[in-house]
Amino acid sequence: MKKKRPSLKDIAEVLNVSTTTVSFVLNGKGKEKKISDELIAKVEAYLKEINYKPNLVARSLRTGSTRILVFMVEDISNHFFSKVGRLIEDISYKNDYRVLFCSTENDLKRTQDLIQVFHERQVDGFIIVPPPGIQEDIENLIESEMPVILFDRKIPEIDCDYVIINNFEGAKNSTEHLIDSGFKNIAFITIDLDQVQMHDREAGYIAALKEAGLTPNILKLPYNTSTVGSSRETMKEFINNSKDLDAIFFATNYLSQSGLKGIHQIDTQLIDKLGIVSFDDSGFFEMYSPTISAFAQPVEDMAENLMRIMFQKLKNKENAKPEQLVLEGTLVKRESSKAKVV
Amino acid sequence: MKKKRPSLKDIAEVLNVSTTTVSFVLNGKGKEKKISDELIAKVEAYLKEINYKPNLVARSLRTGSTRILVFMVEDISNHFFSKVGRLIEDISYKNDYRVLFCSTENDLKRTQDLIQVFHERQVDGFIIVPPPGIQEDIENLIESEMPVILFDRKIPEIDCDYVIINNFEGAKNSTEHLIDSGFKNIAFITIDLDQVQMHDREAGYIAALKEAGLTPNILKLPYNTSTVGSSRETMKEFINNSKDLDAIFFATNYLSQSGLKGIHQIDTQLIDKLGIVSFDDSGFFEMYSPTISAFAQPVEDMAENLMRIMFQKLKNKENAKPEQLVLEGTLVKRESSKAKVV
DNA sequence: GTGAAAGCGCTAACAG
DNA sequence: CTGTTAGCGCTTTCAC
Repeated sequence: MKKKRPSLKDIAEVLNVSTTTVSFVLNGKGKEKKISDELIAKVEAYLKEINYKPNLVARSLRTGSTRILVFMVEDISNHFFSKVGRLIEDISYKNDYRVLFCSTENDLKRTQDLIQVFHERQVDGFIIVPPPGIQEDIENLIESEMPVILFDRKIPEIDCDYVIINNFEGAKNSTEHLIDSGFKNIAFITIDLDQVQMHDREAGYIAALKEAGLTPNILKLPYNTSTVGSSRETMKEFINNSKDLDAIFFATNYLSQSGLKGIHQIDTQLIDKLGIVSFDDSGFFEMYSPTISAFAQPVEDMAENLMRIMFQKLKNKENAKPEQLVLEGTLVKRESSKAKVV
Repeated sequence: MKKKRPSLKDIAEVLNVSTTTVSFVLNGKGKEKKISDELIAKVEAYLKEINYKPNLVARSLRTGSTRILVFMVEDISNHFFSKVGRLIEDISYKNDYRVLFCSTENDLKRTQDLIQVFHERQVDGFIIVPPPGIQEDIENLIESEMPVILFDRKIPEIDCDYVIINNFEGAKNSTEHLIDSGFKNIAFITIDLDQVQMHDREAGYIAALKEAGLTPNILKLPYNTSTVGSSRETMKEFINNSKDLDAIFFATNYLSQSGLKGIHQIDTQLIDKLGIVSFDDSGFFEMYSPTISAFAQPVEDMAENLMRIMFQKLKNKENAKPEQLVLEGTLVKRESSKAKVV
């Protein structure tokens, strides 16, 4: 970056041709622009020889496109998001786009900062898991004709593209599965966040219990990364105080993970007496003992649709009617939700 | 990005001043350049009014600096790497740098591609966990005066900055801890990769056993992400065939995770009979039942040193003598390595 | 105190 | 078929 890298102009001088010619060859437009085969060969040979790397910053300034997409999720180390992220990255690669990942931590300020930074850097599109309060920034982004797709959750007030799953159905199915396994006192542990997907999961849980004539038992934990420890304490208290509790349905995979740790701390044997299902799968669940049942989101499906919509928006900048996809997930039944032999 | 965002020039026109003036105000150089207070105020007011966002691509082209750093690790979803990544990101933020994360998957081709992409995009520096075979590309990078720091492992042939830990000592301590807990038949499960840090861990394990008069029992798994399942089968076979085996020391946290799953599949009770220590900590280990002991790398220490060296290199582009840091880790003793009551 | 203008490296319309 | 040239939006030197 210091030892001045050769520029197109330098190359043109050395080869005694114009920068145009070099540029065309570089971009594979030689044939199209009817540059003679030998000239093409000569230029290509030289480019290879000096291992020329075009300055993409300059190119971007000129073309207005960076071929960079941003995938902005709550926490990229979460199994669900990182899985979708990897799939998206692969599809993008094949289409010559790069993907930048980042974690919002569901924090408004941080997300606004990230959006601004990437917007200023002229990225070509955003896939965002929106934190609460981000509505206006998203609207501004769309306003400025930036391709934006919401993911995992929508913002009801904005009429834009999104890909989410049917949270209500998923939660209902999961709860019904526990009921079918014979559990009677099924608790729901969730996060106290005013977000649609959380409300839907709760509603699904309640609906299933109602239909079966059972009573809901809900614990809402405050959302705050800094108090993971204290929310585990709350969970432990809750579990201890819920007499006759025989099963728990966790609203997210990180709650399950924290909850499992709490359960283990209460009593090493407790886990074998409880029915467990988690919303969202996790690599961890397959490894745990017992293996943990989970309602898995259709990650491939989501990634494919996300990218299909994105490429479409990238092509037709004109705002087509927003695509709003609600996909279905799958309940992965593992050991933790099997009927207990009494 | 389409509805042409206002440029410096547009603003200058509207305000009837020159672009220079606007630029100076924008960059806080108003005072320094002796622009009148009222003009500064006027420009600032307008900038705020239209919520002006400078085009950073253009700025980068001009300044040659993007204020972007790249953190390139084997797998960003690995607890160790993501933890260091987060710390680095925080430090960078405070110094007005952004960090891009990416996973090499230890794949040479992929890493070369990533290095090229980011180099072309004029990032300001690299922190890299080098995959095998990348030596030449790293040399080229350094050659072109790009700040580069190796992390987690070094490349013996290159005399450059790096921050690693004492793998030999860590492995030796971990093994000794198992010996102290009374285990006699301690196996070492590792990856068959020709990398210094793996050799060192193996050597540490062997040294500890030798000193205690015990016999090494080593399983080397092929490195290949696509065969996670089959390597677990290999582990299971190995565990079944190692008669009298009473403890396992895993060379990395992902091996431990896969191994734990295998152990659980062999026999639900087996885990309680085995002593386990893992090299590298993982969030998972605290949650597992039993909790898993691990040799934890000093993540804060690493992040701080990494960034200290990076900022130093960013300032003095002239190649100072490379800093080569070997830090010490800590053994976190949990349930899995406690002496078994017989 | 402020402005004009050069130029970062690249692309692409337009000439020839 | 190939070259000339005008910017993309910004920073910064130099002049007024």
